[in-house]
Amino acid sequence: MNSTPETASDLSSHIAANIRDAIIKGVLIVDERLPSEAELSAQFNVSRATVREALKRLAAQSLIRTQRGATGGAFVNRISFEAAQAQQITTSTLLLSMNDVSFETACEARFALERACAPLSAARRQDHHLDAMQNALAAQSAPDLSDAGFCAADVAFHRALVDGACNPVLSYQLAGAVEAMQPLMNMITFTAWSRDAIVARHRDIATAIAARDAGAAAQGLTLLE
Amino acid sequence: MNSTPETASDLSSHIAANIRDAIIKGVLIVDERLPSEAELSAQFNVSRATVREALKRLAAQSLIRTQRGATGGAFVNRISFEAAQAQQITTSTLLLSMNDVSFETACEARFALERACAPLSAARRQDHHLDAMQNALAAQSAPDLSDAGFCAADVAFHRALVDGACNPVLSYQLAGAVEAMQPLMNMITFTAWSRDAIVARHRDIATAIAARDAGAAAQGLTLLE
DNA sequence: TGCAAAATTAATGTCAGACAATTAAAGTTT
DNA sequence: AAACTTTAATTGTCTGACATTAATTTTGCA
Repeated sequence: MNSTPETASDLSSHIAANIRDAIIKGVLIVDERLPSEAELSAQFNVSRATVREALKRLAAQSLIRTQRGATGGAFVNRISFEAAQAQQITTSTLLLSMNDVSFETACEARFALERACAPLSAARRQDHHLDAMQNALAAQSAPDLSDAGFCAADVAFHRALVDGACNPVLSYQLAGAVEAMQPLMNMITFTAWSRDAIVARHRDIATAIAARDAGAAAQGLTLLE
Repeated sequence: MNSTPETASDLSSHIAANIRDAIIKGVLIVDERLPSEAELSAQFNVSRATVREALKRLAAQSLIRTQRGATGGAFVNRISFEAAQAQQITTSTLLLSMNDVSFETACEARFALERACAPLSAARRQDHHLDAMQNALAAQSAPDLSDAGFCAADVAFHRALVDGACNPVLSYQLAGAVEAMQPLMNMITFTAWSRDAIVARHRDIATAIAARDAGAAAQGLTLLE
Protein backbone atom coordinates (compact mmCIF):
# COMPACT_ATOMS: atom_id res chain seq x y z
CA MET A 1 0.00 0.00 0.00
CA ASN A 2 2.68 2.45 1.04
CA SER A 3 5.38 3.10 -1.50
CA THR A 4 8.20 5.01 0.15
CA PRO A 5 8.40 6.84 3.47
CA GLU A 6 10.03 9.92 1.93
CA THR A 7 9.73 12.23 4.88
CA ALA A 8 12.27 14.60 3.36
CA SER A 9 11.25 18.21 3.48
CA ASP A 10 12.55 19.02 0.00
CA LEU A 11 9.94 20.11 -2.44
CA SER A 12 11.54 18.05 -5.16
CA SER A 13 11.41 14.88 -3.05
CA HIS A 14 7.82 15.60 -2.29
CA ILE A 15 6.87 16.10 -5.90
CA ALA A 16 8.81 13.02 -6.97
CA ALA A 17 7.00 10.95 -4.33
CA ASN A 18 3.71 12.36 -5.51
CA ILE A 19 4.27 11.36 -9.12
CA ARG A 20 5.79 8.04 -8.12
CA ASP A 21 2.67 7.16 -6.15
CA ALA A 22 0.52 8.04 -9.13
CA ILE A 23 2.54 5.61 -11.23
CA ILE A 24 2.43 2.86 -8.63
CA LYS A 25 -1.28 3.25 -8.09
CA GLY A 26 -1.92 3.17 -11.80
CA VAL A 27 -3.22 6.72 -12.07
CA LEU A 28 -0.50 7.21 -14.66
CA ILE A 29 -0.12 4.27 -16.96
CA VAL A 30 2.76 3.05 -19.07
CA ASP A 31 3.70 5.34 -21.96
CA GLU A 32 1.36 8.03 -20.75
CA ARG A 33 2.77 11.50 -21.05
CA LEU A 34 3.15 13.60 -17.94
CA PRO A 35 2.24 17.27 -18.06
CA SER A 36 5.08 19.44 -19.33
CA GLU A 37 7.55 20.85 -16.87
CA ALA A 38 5.87 24.22 -17.16
CA GLU A 39 2.46 22.74 -16.40
CA LEU A 40 3.81 20.73 -13.49
CA SER A 41 5.48 23.78 -12.01
CA ALA A 42 2.13 25.56 -12.21
CA GLN A 43 0.26 22.61 -10.70
CA PHE A 44 2.64 22.18 -7.79
CA ASN A 45 3.27 25.90 -7.54
CA VAL A 46 7.04 25.59 -7.69
CA SER A 47 9.69 26.67 -10.14
CA ARG A 48 10.61 24.67 -13.19
CA ALA A 49 14.03 23.91 -11.70
CA THR A 50 12.41 22.17 -8.77
CA VAL A 51 10.12 20.16 -11.01
CA ARG A 52 13.12 19.12 -13.06
CA GLU A 53 14.96 17.86 -9.99
CA ALA A 54 11.92 15.78 -9.14
CA LEU A 55 11.78 14.36 -12.65
CA LYS A 56 15.48 13.49 -12.56
CA ARG A 57 14.87 11.51 -9.41
CA LEU A 58 12.21 9.50 -11.17
CA ALA A 59 14.38 9.06 -14.23
CA ALA A 60 17.15 7.65 -12.01
CA GLN A 61 14.74 4.92 -10.97
CA SER A 62 13.75 4.28 -14.58
CA LEU A 63 10.21 5.28 -13.75
CA ILE A 64 10.10 7.85 -16.54
CA ARG A 65 12.00 8.75 -19.68
CA THR A 66 12.15 12.16 -21.29
CA GLN A 67 12.13 13.20 -24.90
CA ARG A 68 12.95 16.56 -26.36
CA GLY A 69 11.22 18.34 -29.18
CA ALA A 70 7.74 19.56 -29.98
CA THR A 71 5.85 16.40 -28.99
CA GLY A 72 8.36 15.53 -26.30
CA GLY A 73 7.96 15.40 -22.57
CA ALA A 74 8.23 12.90 -19.76
CA PHE A 75 6.66 9.50 -20.28
CA VAL A 76 5.97 6.70 -17.85
CA ASN A 77 8.43 3.92 -18.50
CA ARG A 78 7.60 0.27 -18.75
CA ILE A 79 10.26 -1.08 -16.43
CA SER A 80 12.08 -3.88 -18.20
CA PHE A 81 13.58 -6.85 -16.42
CA GLU A 82 16.84 -5.91 -18.04
CA ALA A 83 16.94 -2.38 -16.66
CA ALA A 84 15.74 -3.51 -13.26
CA GLN A 85 18.43 -6.19 -13.16
CA ALA A 86 21.17 -3.73 -13.98
CA GLN A 87 20.06 -1.51 -11.14
CA GLN A 88 19.69 -4.38 -8.75
CA ILE A 89 23.18 -5.59 -9.48
CA THR A 90 24.61 -2.16 -8.76
CA THR A 91 22.70 -1.95 -5.50
CA SER A 92 23.51 -5.49 -4.40
CA THR A 93 27.18 -5.01 -5.13
CA LEU A 94 27.35 -1.81 -3.12
CA LEU A 95 25.30 -3.35 -0.36
CA LEU A 96 27.82 -6.13 0.11
CA SER A 97 30.88 -3.95 -0.20
CA MET A 98 29.60 -1.32 2.21
CA ASN A 99 28.20 -3.53 4.95
CA ASP A 100 31.07 -5.92 5.44
CA VAL A 101 28.92 -8.93 4.78
CA SER A 102 31.02 -12.00 5.30
CA PHE A 103 31.94 -14.11 2.35
CA GLU A 104 30.20 -17.01 4.07
CA THR A 105 26.90 -15.20 4.46
CA ALA A 106 26.87 -14.14 0.84
CA CYS A 107 27.89 -17.58 -0.32
CA GLU A 108 25.24 -19.23 1.76
CA ALA A 109 22.57 -17.00 0.27
CA ARG A 110 23.80 -17.56 -3.23
CA PHE A 111 23.94 -21.30 -3.00
CA ALA A 112 20.60 -21.57 -1.28
CA LEU A 113 19.04 -19.56 -4.09
CA GLU A 114 20.81 -21.50 -6.80
CA ARG A 115 19.82 -24.84 -5.34
CA ALA A 116 16.26 -23.58 -5.53
CA CYS A 117 16.43 -23.09 -9.25
CA ALA A 118 18.50 -26.16 -10.09
CA PRO A 119 15.44 -28.41 -10.49
CA LEU A 120 13.71 -25.89 -12.73
CA SER A 121 16.86 -25.38 -14.73
CA ALA A 122 17.28 -29.12 -15.17
CA ALA A 123 13.73 -29.36 -16.45
CA ARG A 124 13.69 -26.39 -18.80
CA ARG A 125 17.22 -25.47 -19.83
CA GLN A 126 17.70 -24.98 -23.53
CA ASP A 127 20.69 -25.58 -25.70
CA HIS A 128 21.98 -22.05 -25.46
CA HIS A 129 22.07 -22.31 -21.69
CA LEU A 130 24.19 -25.43 -21.96
CA ASP A 131 26.42 -23.67 -24.47
CA ALA A 132 26.88 -20.75 -22.11
CA MET A 133 27.87 -23.12 -19.33
CA GLN A 134 30.35 -24.91 -21.54
CA ASN A 135 31.87 -21.63 -22.65
CA ALA A 136 32.28 -20.55 -19.06
CA LEU A 137 33.84 -23.91 -18.22
CA ALA A 138 36.27 -23.61 -21.10
CA ALA A 139 37.24 -20.13 -19.99
CA GLN A 140 37.79 -21.25 -16.43
CA SER A 141 40.02 -24.10 -17.57
CA ALA A 142 42.52 -21.82 -19.26
CA PRO A 143 45.72 -22.23 -17.23
CA ASP A 144 46.99 -18.66 -17.48
CA LEU A 145 43.70 -16.98 -16.56
CA SER A 146 43.78 -14.18 -14.03
CA ASP A 147 41.81 -14.50 -10.82
CA ALA A 148 39.46 -11.77 -11.98
CA GLY A 149 38.90 -13.59 -15.23
CA PHE A 150 38.25 -16.80 -13.37
CA CYS A 151 35.64 -15.07 -11.24
CA ALA A 152 33.99 -13.46 -14.23
CA ALA A 153 33.65 -16.84 -15.91
CA ASP A 154 32.32 -18.23 -12.65
CA VAL A 155 29.61 -15.60 -12.61
CA ALA A 156 28.76 -16.38 -16.23
CA PHE A 157 28.41 -20.06 -15.39
CA HIS A 158 26.07 -19.43 -12.50
CA ARG A 159 23.99 -16.95 -14.45
CA ALA A 160 23.52 -19.47 -17.20
CA LEU A 161 22.42 -21.97 -14.59
CA VAL A 162 19.90 -19.54 -13.18
CA ASP A 163 18.63 -18.40 -16.57
CA GLY A 164 18.10 -22.04 -17.49
CA ALA A 165 15.08 -22.04 -15.21
CA CYS A 166 13.38 -19.87 -17.83
CA ASN A 167 11.63 -17.84 -15.20
CA PRO A 168 12.29 -14.10 -15.62
CA VAL A 169 11.29 -13.35 -12.05
CA LEU A 170 13.80 -15.86 -10.78
CA SER A 171 16.51 -14.57 -13.10
CA TYR A 172 15.86 -11.05 -11.97
CA GLN A 173 15.98 -11.84 -8.30
CA LEU A 174 19.09 -13.96 -8.55
CA ALA A 175 21.10 -11.75 -10.85
CA GLY A 176 21.85 -9.47 -7.93
CA ALA A 177 22.90 -12.30 -5.67
CA VAL A 178 25.16 -13.87 -8.28
CA GLU A 179 26.81 -10.77 -9.67
CA ALA A 180 27.30 -9.08 -6.35
CA MET A 181 29.50 -11.97 -5.30
CA GLN A 182 32.11 -11.20 -7.89
CA PRO A 183 33.95 -8.41 -6.08
CA LEU A 184 34.02 -10.51 -2.92
CA MET A 185 35.41 -13.45 -4.85
CA ASN A 186 37.98 -11.24 -6.50
CA MET A 187 39.58 -10.75 -3.14
CA ILE A 188 40.32 -14.44 -2.97
CA THR A 189 43.34 -15.99 -4.53
CA PHE A 190 42.56 -19.31 -6.10
CA THR A 191 45.21 -21.93 -5.98
CA ALA A 192 45.58 -24.18 -8.98
CA TRP A 193 44.11 -26.95 -6.87
CA SER A 194 41.01 -25.04 -5.81
CA ARG A 195 40.46 -23.94 -9.37
CA ASP A 196 40.54 -27.51 -10.55
CA ALA A 197 38.13 -28.53 -7.83
CA ILE A 198 35.71 -25.78 -8.76
CA VAL A 199 35.87 -26.55 -12.44
CA ALA A 200 35.30 -30.23 -11.73
CA ARG A 201 32.18 -29.43 -9.71
CA HIS A 202 30.96 -27.11 -12.41
CA ARG A 203 31.46 -29.83 -14.94
CA ASP A 204 29.35 -32.17 -12.83
CA ILE A 205 26.63 -29.59 -12.54
CA ALA A 206 26.63 -28.85 -16.25
CA THR A 207 26.41 -32.55 -17.01
CA ALA A 208 23.55 -32.97 -14.59
CA ILE A 209 21.64 -30.05 -16.04
CA ALA A 210 22.24 -31.35 -19.56
CA ALA A 211 20.93 -34.75 -18.49
CA ARG A 212 17.94 -33.06 -16.82
CA ASP A 213 18.98 -34.66 -13.56
CA ALA A 214 17.76 -32.29 -10.85
CA GLY A 215 19.09 -34.33 -7.97
CA ALA A 216 22.63 -34.51 -9.31
CA ALA A 217 22.62 -30.78 -10.05
CA ALA A 218 21.56 -29.96 -6.50
CA GLN A 219 24.18 -32.32 -5.16
CA GLY A 220 26.87 -30.67 -7.27
CA LEU A 221 25.90 -27.28 -5.89
CA THR A 222 26.02 -28.58 -2.35
CA LEU A 223 29.53 -29.91 -2.87
CA LEU A 224 30.61 -26.62 -4.40
CA GLU A 225 29.61 -24.64 -1.38
CA MET B 1 33.72 -3.71 -13.99
CA ASN B 2 31.17 -1.66 -15.87
CA SER B 3 28.55 -0.05 -13.72
CA THR B 4 25.81 1.31 -15.93
CA PRO B 5 25.65 1.81 -19.69
CA GLU B 6 24.26 5.33 -19.38
CA THR B 7 24.66 6.40 -22.97
CA ALA B 8 22.35 9.35 -22.41
CA SER B 9 23.66 12.58 -23.83
CA ASP B 10 22.49 14.71 -20.93
CA LEU B 11 25.21 16.41 -19.01
CA SER B 12 23.48 15.59 -15.75
CA SER B 13 23.34 11.86 -16.58
CA HIS B 14 26.96 11.98 -17.49
CA ILE B 15 28.00 13.67 -14.29
CA ALA B 16 25.84 11.35 -12.22
CA ALA B 17 27.44 8.34 -13.91
CA ASN B 18 30.86 9.80 -13.25
CA ILE B 19 30.26 10.22 -9.53
CA ARG B 20 28.46 6.89 -9.31
CA ASP B 21 31.48 5.13 -10.76
CA ALA B 22 33.73 6.85 -8.26
CA ILE B 23 31.56 5.49 -5.47
CA ILE B 24 31.42 1.99 -6.91
CA LYS B 25 35.15 1.87 -7.49
CA GLY B 26 35.83 3.07 -3.99
CA VAL B 27 37.37 6.38 -5.00
CA LEU B 28 34.74 7.96 -2.81
CA ILE B 29 34.18 6.09 0.40
CA VAL B 30 31.24 5.92 2.76
CA ASP B 31 30.50 9.15 4.61
CA GLU B 32 33.04 11.03 2.57
CA ARG B 33 31.89 14.47 1.58
CA LEU B 34 31.66 15.34 -2.08
CA PRO B 35 32.86 18.74 -3.27
CA SER B 36 30.23 21.43 -2.87
CA GLU B 37 27.84 22.07 -5.72
CA ALA B 38 29.78 25.17 -6.64
CA GLU B 39 33.05 23.25 -6.77
CA LEU B 40 31.51 20.45 -8.79
CA SER B 41 30.07 22.89 -11.28
CA ALA B 42 33.54 24.37 -11.69
CA GLN B 43 35.16 20.94 -12.01
CA PHE B 44 32.74 19.69 -14.62
CA ASN B 45 32.38 23.09 -16.19
CA VAL B 46 28.60 23.13 -16.02
CA SER B 47 26.07 25.23 -14.17
CA ARG B 48 25.06 24.54 -10.64
CA ALA B 49 21.57 23.56 -11.79
CA THR B 50 23.01 20.76 -13.88
CA VAL B 51 25.15 19.52 -11.00
CA ARG B 52 22.11 19.53 -8.78
CA GLU B 53 20.13 17.41 -11.22
CA ALA B 54 22.98 14.91 -11.23
CA LEU B 55 23.06 14.84 -7.43
CA LYS B 56 19.30 14.30 -7.27
CA ARG B 57 19.70 11.28 -9.51
CA LEU B 58 22.22 9.83 -7.09
CA ALA B 59 20.06 10.69 -4.11
CA ALA B 60 17.16 8.81 -5.71
CA GLN B 61 19.32 5.70 -5.67
CA SER B 62 20.30 6.35 -2.05
CA LEU B 63 23.91 6.68 -3.12
CA ILE B 64 24.25 10.06 -1.45
CA ARG B 65 22.46 12.16 1.12
CA THR B 66 22.60 15.93 1.41
CA GLN B 67 22.77 18.20 4.38
CA ARG B 68 22.28 21.91 4.51
CA GLY B 69 24.21 24.43 6.49
CA ALA B 70 27.80 25.50 6.96
CA THR B 71 29.37 22.07 7.19
CA GLY B 72 26.75 20.54 4.93
CA GLY B 73 27.07 19.06 1.51
CA ALA B 74 26.55 15.75 -0.22
CA PHE B 75 27.87 12.64 1.51
CA VAL B 76 28.31 9.11 0.26
CA ASN B 77 25.63 6.96 1.83
CA ARG B 78 26.18 3.61 3.39
CA ILE B 79 23.39 1.71 1.69
CA SER B 80 21.40 -0.10 4.33
CA PHE B 81 19.68 -3.40 3.73
CA GLU B 82 16.52 -1.70 4.87
CA ALA B 83 16.65 1.09 2.31
CA ALA B 84 17.71 -1.27 -0.45
CA GLN B 85 14.84 -3.59 0.38
CA ALA B 86 12.31 -0.80 0.23
CA GLN B 87 13.54 0.19 -3.19
CA GLN B 88 13.66 -3.37 -4.41
CA ILE B 89 10.09 -3.97 -3.32
CA THR B 90 8.92 -0.92 -5.25
CA THR B 91 10.78 -2.01 -8.34
CA SER B 92 9.70 -5.63 -8.13
CA THR B 93 6.09 -4.66 -7.69
CA LEU B 94 6.13 -2.37 -10.70
CA LEU B 95 8.02 -4.94 -12.70
CA LEU B 96 5.31 -7.52 -12.17
CA SER B 97 2.43 -5.14 -12.72
CA MET B 98 3.88 -3.65 -15.90
CA ASN B 99 5.07 -6.79 -17.63
CA ASP B 100 2.02 -8.99 -17.31
CA VAL B 101 3.95 -11.71 -15.58
CA SER B 102 1.63 -14.62 -14.99
CA PHE B 103 0.59 -15.46 -11.51
CA GLU B 104 2.08 -18.92 -12.05
CA THR B 105 5.51 -17.62 -13.00
CA ALA B 106 5.66 -15.33 -10.02
CA CYS B 107 4.41 -18.06 -7.71
CA GLU B 108 6.92 -20.53 -9.03
CA ALA B 109 9.76 -18.10 -8.37
CA ARG B 110 8.54 -17.30 -4.94
CA PHE B 111 8.12 -20.88 -3.82
CA ALA B 112 11.42 -21.96 -5.30
CA LEU B 113 13.15 -19.21 -3.35
CA GLU B 114 11.29 -19.94 -0.17
CA ARG B 115 12.01 -23.64 -0.32
CA ALA B 116 15.65 -22.66 -0.54
CA CYS B 117 15.55 -20.88 2.75
CA ALA B 118 13.28 -23.28 4.60
CA PRO B 119 16.19 -25.46 5.83
CA LEU B 120 18.12 -22.43 7.04
CA SER B 121 15.05 -21.03 8.69
CA ALA B 122 14.38 -24.33 10.43
CA ALA B 123 17.92 -24.33 11.75
CA ARG B 124 18.19 -20.75 12.89
CA ARG B 125 14.72 -19.29 13.49
CA GLN B 126 14.36 -17.48 16.77
CA ASP B 127 11.36 -17.07 18.97
CA HIS B 128 10.33 -13.77 17.49
CA HIS B 129 10.17 -15.35 14.05
CA LEU B 130 7.83 -18.00 15.39
CA ASP B 131 5.77 -15.31 17.06
CA ALA B 132 5.47 -13.39 13.81
CA MET B 133 4.29 -16.51 12.04
CA GLN B 134 1.72 -17.24 14.72
CA ASN B 135 0.45 -13.66 14.56
CA ALA B 136 0.06 -13.91 10.82
CA LEU B 137 -1.72 -17.22 11.21
CA ALA B 138 -4.10 -15.78 13.76
CA ALA B 139 -4.84 -12.84 11.48
CA GLN B 140 -5.51 -15.11 8.54
CA SER B 141 -7.90 -17.21 10.56
CA ALA B 142 -10.24 -14.33 11.30
CA PRO B 143 -13.47 -15.21 9.49
CA ASP B 144 -14.51 -11.70 8.47
CA LEU B 145 -11.13 -10.66 7.08
CA SER B 146 -11.03 -8.94 3.70
CA ASP B 147 -9.11 -10.51 0.84
CA ALA B 148 -6.55 -7.71 0.99
CA GLY B 149 -6.10 -8.30 4.69
CA PHE B 150 -5.69 -12.00 4.09
CA CYS B 151 -2.99 -11.32 1.52
CA ALA B 152 -1.20 -8.87 3.78
CA ALA B 153 -1.08 -11.47 6.54
CA ASP B 154 0.10 -14.00 3.99
CA VAL B 155 3.01 -11.76 3.08
CA ALA B 156 3.83 -11.26 6.74
CA PHE B 157 3.93 -15.01 7.25
CA HIS B 158 6.28 -15.60 4.37
CA ARG B 159 8.54 -12.76 5.35
CA ALA B 160 8.86 -14.18 8.83
CA LEU B 161 9.76 -17.52 7.28
CA VAL B 162 12.44 -15.93 5.14
CA ASP B 163 13.80 -13.76 7.93
CA GLY B 164 14.10 -16.85 10.07
CA ALA B 165 17.07 -17.89 7.98
CA CYS B 166 18.97 -15.05 9.68
CA ASN B 167 20.80 -14.19 6.52
CA PRO B 168 20.42 -10.53 5.58
CA VAL B 169 21.42 -11.16 1.99
CA LEU B 170 18.72 -13.77 1.65
CA SER B 171 16.15 -11.55 3.32
CA TYR B 172 17.02 -8.70 1.03
CA GLN B 173 16.80 -10.74 -2.12
CA LEU B 174 13.55 -12.41 -1.16
CA ALA B 175 11.74 -9.39 0.16
CA GLY B 176 11.12 -8.24 -3.38
CA ALA B 177 9.83 -11.60 -4.51
CA VAL B 178 7.50 -11.98 -1.54
CA GLU B 179 6.10 -8.46 -1.37
CA ALA B 180 5.68 -8.03 -5.08
CA MET B 181 3.27 -10.94 -5.06
CA GLN B 182 0.76 -9.13 -2.95
CA PRO B 183 -0.91 -7.04 -5.65
CA LEU B 184 -1.18 -10.11 -7.85
CA MET B 185 -2.73 -12.07 -5.04
CA ASN B 186 -5.12 -9.26 -4.31
CA MET B 187 -6.74 -9.88 -7.64
CA ILE B 188 -7.74 -13.33 -6.52
CA THR B 189 -10.84 -14.03 -4.53
CA PHE B 190 -10.27 -16.62 -1.90
CA THR B 191 -13.10 -18.94 -1.10
CA ALA B 192 -13.60 -19.94 2.50
CA TRP B 193 -12.36 -23.37 1.55
CA SER B 194 -9.13 -22.20 -0.08
CA ARG B 195 -8.46 -19.94 2.86
CA ASP B 196 -8.76 -22.84 5.24
CA ALA B 197 -6.45 -24.92 3.10
CA ILE B 198 -3.84 -22.19 3.00
CA VAL B 199 -4.02 -21.59 6.72
CA ALA B 200 -3.71 -25.33 7.36
CA ARG B 201 -0.56 -25.51 5.23
CA HIS B 202 0.84 -22.45 6.95
CA ARG B 203 0.18 -24.06 10.28
CA ASP B 204 2.08 -27.15 9.16
CA ILE B 205 4.99 -25.04 8.01
CA ALA B 206 5.09 -23.03 11.21
CA THR B 207 5.04 -26.22 13.24
CA ALA B 208 7.84 -27.70 11.17
CA ILE B 209 9.98 -24.59 11.52
CA ALA B 210 9.31 -24.50 15.26
CA ALA B 211 10.38 -28.16 15.49
CA ARG B 212 13.45 -27.38 13.37
CA ASP B 213 12.24 -29.96 10.88
CA ALA B 214 13.60 -28.79 7.51
CA GLY B 215 12.08 -31.62 5.53
CA ALA B 216 8.55 -31.07 6.77
CA ALA B 217 8.85 -27.33 6.15
CA ALA B 218 9.92 -27.88 2.56
CA GLN B 219 7.12 -30.37 2.10
CA GLY B 220 4.59 -27.90 3.44
CA LEU B 221 5.79 -25.28 0.97
CA THR B 222 5.53 -27.75 -1.88
CA LEU B 223 1.94 -28.55 -0.98
CA LEU B 224 1.12 -24.87 -0.72
CA GLU B 225 2.22 -24.15 -4.25
C1' DT C 1 -0.95 19.36 -57.86
C1' DG C 2 2.95 17.43 -55.43
C1' DC C 3 6.93 17.68 -52.96
C1' DA C 4 10.92 19.56 -50.85
C1' DA C 5 12.65 23.28 -48.15
C1' DA C 6 11.90 26.62 -44.69
C1' DA C 7 9.56 28.54 -40.81
C1' DT C 8 6.97 27.75 -36.69
C1' DT C 9 6.16 25.83 -32.37
C1' DA C 10 6.47 23.30 -28.21
C1' DA C 11 9.11 20.88 -25.48
C1' DT C 12 13.42 19.66 -22.77
C1' DG C 13 18.42 20.99 -21.71
C1' DT C 14 21.49 24.46 -19.94
C1' DC C 15 23.01 28.73 -18.02
C1' DA C 16 23.56 32.86 -14.91
C1' DG C 17 22.50 35.27 -11.02
C1' DA C 18 19.86 36.13 -7.15
C1' DC C 19 17.75 35.29 -2.64
C1' DA C 20 15.97 32.20 1.26
C1' DA C 21 16.88 28.78 4.78
C1' DT C 22 19.78 26.20 7.51
C1' DT C 23 23.51 25.05 10.34
C1' DA C 24 28.10 25.04 12.46
C1' DA C 25 31.52 27.84 14.18
C1' DA C 26 33.48 32.09 15.67
C1' DG C 27 32.94 36.15 18.21
C1' DT C 28 30.80 39.07 21.86
C1' DT C 29 28.61 40.23 25.93
C1' DT C 30 27.18 39.55 30.51
C1' DA D 1 31.91 30.35 31.86
C1' DA D 2 27.69 30.57 29.73
C1' DA D 3 24.41 32.58 26.83
C1' DC D 4 23.64 35.26 22.99
C1' DT D 5 24.86 37.26 18.38
C1' DT D 6 27.13 37.42 14.22
C1' DT D 7 29.25 35.37 10.38
C1' DA D 8 30.17 32.24 6.80
C1' DA D 9 29.36 28.25 4.04
C1' DT D 10 26.21 25.40 1.89
C1' DT D 11 22.00 23.58 0.07
C1' DG D 12 17.16 24.85 -1.51
C1' DT D 13 14.39 27.67 -4.48
C1' DC D 14 13.10 31.21 -7.87
C1' DT D 15 13.33 33.90 -12.18
C1' DG D 16 14.26 34.65 -16.73
C1' DA D 17 16.85 33.78 -20.52
C1' DC D 18 18.80 31.15 -24.38
C1' DA D 19 20.17 26.61 -26.78
C1' DT D 20 18.74 22.35 -28.75
C1' DT D 21 15.66 19.15 -30.56
C1' DA D 22 12.01 17.40 -33.28
C1' DA D 23 7.20 17.35 -34.99
C1' DT D 24 4.12 20.20 -37.55
C1' DT D 25 2.82 23.75 -40.57
C1' DT D 26 3.67 26.81 -44.11
C1' DT D 27 5.79 28.30 -48.17
C1' DG D 28 7.85 28.12 -52.69
C1' DC D 29 8.71 26.04 -56.81
C1' DA D 30 8.66 22.60 -60.42
